[in-house]
Amino acid sequence: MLKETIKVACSNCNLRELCMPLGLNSEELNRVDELVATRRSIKRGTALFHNGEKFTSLYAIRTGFFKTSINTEDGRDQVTGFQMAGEIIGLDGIVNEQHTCDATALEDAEVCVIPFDRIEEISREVNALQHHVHKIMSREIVREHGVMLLLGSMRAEERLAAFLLNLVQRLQARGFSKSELILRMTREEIGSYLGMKLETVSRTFSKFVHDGVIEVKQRHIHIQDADALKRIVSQPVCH
Amino acid sequence: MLKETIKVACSNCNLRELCMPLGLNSEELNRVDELVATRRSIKRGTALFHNGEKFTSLYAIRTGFFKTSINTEDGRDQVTGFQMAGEIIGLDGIVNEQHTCDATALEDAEVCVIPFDRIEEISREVNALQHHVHKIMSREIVREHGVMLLLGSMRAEERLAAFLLNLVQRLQARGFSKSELILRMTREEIGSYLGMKLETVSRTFSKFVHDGVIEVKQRHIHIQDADALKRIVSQPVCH
DNA sequence: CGCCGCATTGACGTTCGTCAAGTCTAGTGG
DNA sequence: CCACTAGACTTGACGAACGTCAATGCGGCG
Repeated sequence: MLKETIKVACSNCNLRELCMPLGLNSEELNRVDELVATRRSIKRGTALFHNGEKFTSLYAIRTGFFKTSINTEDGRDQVTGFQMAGEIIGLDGIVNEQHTCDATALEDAEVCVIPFDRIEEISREVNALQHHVHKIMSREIVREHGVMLLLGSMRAEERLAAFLLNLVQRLQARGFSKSELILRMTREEIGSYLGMKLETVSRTFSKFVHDGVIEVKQRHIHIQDADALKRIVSQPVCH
Repeated sequence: MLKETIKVACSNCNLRELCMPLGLNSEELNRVDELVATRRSIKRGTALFHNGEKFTSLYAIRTGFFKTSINTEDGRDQVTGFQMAGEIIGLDGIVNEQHTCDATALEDAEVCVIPFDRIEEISREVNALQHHVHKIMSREIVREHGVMLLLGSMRAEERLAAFLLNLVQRLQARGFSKSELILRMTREEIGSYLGMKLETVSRTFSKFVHDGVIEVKQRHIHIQDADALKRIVSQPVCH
């Protein structure tokens, strides 16, 4: 009963425009408010879910920062993405009813737990929700195409520049500075995501600092010349 | 009128178990048969759709073989996947109502054109179809995670071995040999997909031949020792 | 204060890309 | 039927980019 004081409602959530479809009427809003079952707090360094766990729900990040990664039995480890407030994780679990990656909080976090069968039920009635779910999954597919481009055809500097620009652009969409950011992940995690070793990440940061493109103090990054970063990303391969 | 002689019906399509949900009753089957608007033939070397084109439909491959690729303005080119009979292409277009990659036939092909608004409409009524669509998109996300692992953490031999095993496994699911396959793509396209240059692809093939793992005659591949390929893929990184 | 994890930097080695030459095959046209 | 050509493929020599290994620095926390 008293638990209801932390009443969960998408309709008055300030992340609504990131998670939820726009243009719902009040009837639809009420239906959508039934989506979120509970909230869940995740301490920094702990997992929201693990590879192999049964899939039941998607998670909308309210606060905090996550990485998703796959670990193979032969000890390989690949970070497949970094997720921040307003983004949805768990889509990988739908196909086989179990998660195929780990989702780990890189800082204390809170997520909305959205049971997937409830999503399917309500999206049969609310067309905008149905389409929204499709768009979210499609967006993830497109994002991963971009990562494949990065991993398959870019050199170290290009990868790191693209990574920084992507992070800062997403942070800006959430009202943060477009020139200041704090990395929530280690050099090793960045390297895993970008397909390079932590030493190469560190060296590339140092080169950017030397070239006056960014300032680095630990995990605090100041982007001094965003245009230079953009030029680095789109450098035509010389030959 | 006469066009109707090539009546399109999923319910008696031999690829049904690949494209469509199982366990439908006859009423649902009838609904699902309304999904496919038309069929379309694509000549080898031509595109099913291009980056930037308006998205209206998904495509189920009936026969033939496709690649999807993204081309950036700075001349980069990344193959994001190879698709064969029974697989669905076009999912990338949902999010922004336009395609974000090119789909090119690598051999003469035929596809079922499935208007996406019809998918959304019918999947509101047929729960199994709704769930099936979600699974297809989730499967694509998981597949791409695998590609990220490959691109981010494997060496050339491991990549090519994983690629061959994946191809042959999918072909086997379609009733083809598990040791013989014909590559529909060039070395350059393989290289683009795997993040390596065509010369490296060629050299790696030659090494596999030298080691007695496969036989190569042009695009015809005979896998002599599938276990050796599996061992190559899962070689723990030595250090 | 000292430890520990993270980060930086240097020296060196390996892998793969680059460039170039040459081969093979399928398709074309005489 | 055969010569010719273009595109795909193979192979070698070389170099650049990045990984590996190791030493050291730095900041936070008990």
